[in-house]
Amino acid sequence: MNAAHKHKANILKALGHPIRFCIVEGLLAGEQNVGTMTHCTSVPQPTVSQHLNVLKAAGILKAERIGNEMHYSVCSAEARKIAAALK
Amino acid sequence: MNAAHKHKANILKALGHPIRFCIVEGLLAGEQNVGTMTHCTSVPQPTVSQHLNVLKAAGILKAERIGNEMHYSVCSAEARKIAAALK
DNA sequence: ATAGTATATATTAAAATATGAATATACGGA
DNA sequence: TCCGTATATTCATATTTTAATATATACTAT
Repeated sequence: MNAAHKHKANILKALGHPIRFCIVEGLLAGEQNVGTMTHCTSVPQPTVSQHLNVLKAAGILKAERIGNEMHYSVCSAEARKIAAALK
Repeated sequence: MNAAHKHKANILKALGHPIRFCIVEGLLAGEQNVGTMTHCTSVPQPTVSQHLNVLKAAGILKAERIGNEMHYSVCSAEARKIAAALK
């Protein structure tokens, strides 16, 4: 059980929550702002924000502010591969 | 966020722990008995057993007793794909 | 029957995570 | 500057996970 294991497990753990996995799939399909995710996941906006933070902390997402909105995107190749593997 | 999401998230969650991920990688590489896993992960045997239970409950492993030993193997195609994606 | 090896279960304490409500901040436009 | 919209943060609490220890079970060989 080395550092590589821990890194991979961290990514899996971050993705291992229904709301977060849903968010990532949505982002890979093109959605980008928090309002849309809130609808799509049907949880309150603050909850979405918290899960976005978890994903960001795990290095899976990056955020960019564009005017009033935040645009999130998946920046982890590993996360992309995992999502693809589960298609 | 539908049932499919929840199912996939469950598998990811089960794999999202360093010890469990290590166990699954080891099994995919050929190891099969608990003693070996205990060495490889360097945690006490009861801890390994508990993690094996989590993986079994998630439908990732199946167990078969052969004489004195238990032989575990990965029975989830999804888990195999995820591990392959992280190679 | 007994001893030894392999694995599982139970219990519990500590740590991590999730949930929900309330509030705060950032930005664009009137 | 003030308002409305979009998003983030804070905080308290509930729940879940994790790890450790001790103990129990299953099987083999003697």
